[in-house]
Amino acid sequence: MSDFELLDPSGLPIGGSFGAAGAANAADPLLEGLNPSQERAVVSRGPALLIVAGAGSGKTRVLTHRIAHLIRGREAWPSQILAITFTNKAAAEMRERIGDLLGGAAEGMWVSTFHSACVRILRRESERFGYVSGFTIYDSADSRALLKRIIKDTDAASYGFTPANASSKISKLKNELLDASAFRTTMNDADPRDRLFAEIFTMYDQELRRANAFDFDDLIGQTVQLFRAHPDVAAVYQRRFRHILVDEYQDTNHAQYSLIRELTRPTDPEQTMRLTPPARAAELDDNGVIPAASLTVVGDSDQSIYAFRGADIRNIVEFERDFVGAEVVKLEQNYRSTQNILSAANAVIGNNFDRQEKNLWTASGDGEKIVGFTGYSQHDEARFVAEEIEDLHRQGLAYGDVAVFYRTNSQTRALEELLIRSAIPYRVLGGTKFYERAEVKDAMAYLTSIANPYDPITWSRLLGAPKRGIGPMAEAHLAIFQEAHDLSFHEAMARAAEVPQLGPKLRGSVLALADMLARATQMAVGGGTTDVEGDEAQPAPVGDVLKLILDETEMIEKLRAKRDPQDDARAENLEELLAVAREFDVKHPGAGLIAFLTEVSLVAAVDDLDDTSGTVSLMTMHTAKGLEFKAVFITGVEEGLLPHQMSVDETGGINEERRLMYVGITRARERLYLTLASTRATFGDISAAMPSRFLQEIPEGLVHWRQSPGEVTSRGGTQSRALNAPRGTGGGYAQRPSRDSSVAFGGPSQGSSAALQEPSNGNMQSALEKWRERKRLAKEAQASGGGFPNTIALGARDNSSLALAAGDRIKHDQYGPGRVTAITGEGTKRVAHVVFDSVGERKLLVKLAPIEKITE
DNA sequence: CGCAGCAGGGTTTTT
DNA sequence: CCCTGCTGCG
Repeated sequence: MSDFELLDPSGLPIGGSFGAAGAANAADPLLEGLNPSQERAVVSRGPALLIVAGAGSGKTRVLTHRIAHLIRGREAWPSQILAITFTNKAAAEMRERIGDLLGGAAEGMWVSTFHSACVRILRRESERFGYVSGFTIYDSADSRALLKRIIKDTDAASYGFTPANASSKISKLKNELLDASAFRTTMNDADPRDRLFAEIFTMYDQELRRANAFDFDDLIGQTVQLFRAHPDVAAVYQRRFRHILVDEYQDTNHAQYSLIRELTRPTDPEQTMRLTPPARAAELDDNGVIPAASLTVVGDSDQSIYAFRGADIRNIVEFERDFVGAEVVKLEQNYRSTQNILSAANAVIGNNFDRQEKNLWTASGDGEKIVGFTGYSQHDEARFVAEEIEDLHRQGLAYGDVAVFYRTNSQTRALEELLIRSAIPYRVLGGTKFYERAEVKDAMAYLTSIANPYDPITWSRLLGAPKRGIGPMAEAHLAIFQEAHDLSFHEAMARAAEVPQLGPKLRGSVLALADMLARATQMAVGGGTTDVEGDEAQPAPVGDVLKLILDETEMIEKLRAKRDPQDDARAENLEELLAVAREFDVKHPGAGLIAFLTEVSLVAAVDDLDDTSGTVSLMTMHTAKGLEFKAVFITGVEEGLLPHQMSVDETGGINEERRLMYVGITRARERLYLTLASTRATFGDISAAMPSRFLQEIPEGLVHWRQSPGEVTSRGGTQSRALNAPRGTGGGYAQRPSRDSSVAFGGPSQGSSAALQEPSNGNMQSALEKWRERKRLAKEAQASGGGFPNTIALGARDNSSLALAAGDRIKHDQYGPGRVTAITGEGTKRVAHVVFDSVGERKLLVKLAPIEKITE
């Protein structure tokens, strides 16, 4: 809230003064080193600006310089800037960089995510619409917990509703700014499922309100509603934010778009007169209102990968139509990747027909070829990744410069296993996040409940953790009492003696818990009403409050007392949580509990990416957006995975997957690896995997296959990988001066005349030949309506009829001889467990494995 | 009420 | 395979 005070009423600059920015002199440090497009994007002034920023084109630089330029030129106070980024980490970086550019004069800027900005507004204005400032933010697990209760109460499960599908449906609607009553007007009244869903939706929102809680989508949607329902509030923010900048605009959804629209309206004439402090003449335009804020958006429709979350690509495609007078600046020079990487990216994305043409180029030379590798299994693939990372490391590349990407979080398992075995330091971003772990949520529930003692989900959680004999029955009696007397849950517990259904033992537990919560609450708010007069107490540090809770509940001790080693890890997580809280106290002294809870609720996966950690980073390609690494491994480049099976039926699904692939490729600066496996275990059983169609879209000359799909699925060669060890001088990272322009901007692979440059043995040639043959067959099969080539037909090997039993000796093309220890599964999914003389145990899909029976 | 043991079901991506 | 939820027993 201090930001408002920083808005100096006496020195307010004139909004929308279009100074002679174009005449900036060349020595301007803010423009130095920028290319003409970048410079234009920095100095352009007008109502709206769209910066079409291809991958790696320096958009962050442009954004930060643009903001610094505005501030330094006294066109805006820092407090008049609202910059929206995709993650908190990006926000922190941007703030820091602007601070550096300006020498620290960036106080008062709002640089944050949509969600953080909205929470800030909602906390400040919550009383307006019946919420309390300490409202809880429900994460998706909380939402589902609430929905679970509702679905149970309405018996909706028999109509096929689950917490997960109801939650996603509600989320979709909220992203479109539709509430339950809006749904009612559009639904099919004759459909009982629709009517029931409307009921669930209504109850869900009612319960949220009663709990003084918002879900993720509400944060945006309710802020929009707030502005629409309260023009006086809207006017305050419209007046304040004179320059609004939005990064990753291609991934905004309708609610976010609407928020931007509300913020970039001229103030309502009626409200303009009521502003405090009153608007000065310089702020007003000829119509007597404060003119619309200037809007800058940055994005790349080729990197739109969040349609599933409601992102609407039209927001960026139709920007010029939407915001009249908009200028468009295209940034097409890439400063990140080598030409080979860029050519691959361009070739892939070129297959999306419905895009605006863009022509990314670089001046940095071809660089190394892309390396391809096909493993026999995901295990084999992971082993390649681990070995290759070790090679790169030996060549002098830091672990922190390496990232491994995958489509689904479940793919981490095999990768982690091999990285651990190879003693490669790594960290996994995203996945089951720290704050989603049960024990962390348990501890957090106490803090959340202190901030919002009306929240039933949180309260219910803390009752049961740790176990203290208070079960569902006791909970229900207390909840009924709470509701009947219109109390908070904490007050209800303090009066447990008035609940006759509770026995003496239970009553004791409840009262003890209530007492502990009361003391913790007292600490958190800073003394409260019973405080000694004149001695104003400060709110205790969050860490102290958490310490009290952990001590009194003995959560850590109880975990330590168990024998399960998993519980040791859980205890450590709680200690970690305490450390996080202490760190927060140091970083934000006196900020208080609610600030801590807000921060925790809104952390994103990359927010805890520590660039200095010196570890390999594992993450999904979604999480990778906006990041870059010297060496990138994209794993699991298979049909069914990338593109994901779930997306192939969805309209536009494949195109979105292709954009995802594009995002992945363009993260790489110097080295790119594309890996896949010919078999993949999903759920326990193993099935055959086909190379992704995206691989076929990359011109062949760009990729050096260490082991091609053909070699693995047909009886190809087993060339020693040692023979193909990275060439070149020992330095490893020297870029080759040669440029092979024939592959630059190559379209889809067919017709590419680029000859294989690798010293290939005939083996490799024929393997590639075979793969090409299979590609053609696959294409034909697809064209003839045969569906997608994700079965193992098409001339691959077929061992289905190979009779194998435990005890048999076999020979594998790569692993050599080994002994079968067991056969599991049936038919095409028959799996041989084999102990090889060379590499130990492997599981092989009999149908596909390059094996034959041998006799000793 | 709490725990252990079992059956069944689920596969995308996330602020 | 893994996590969840349910059941049945102490």
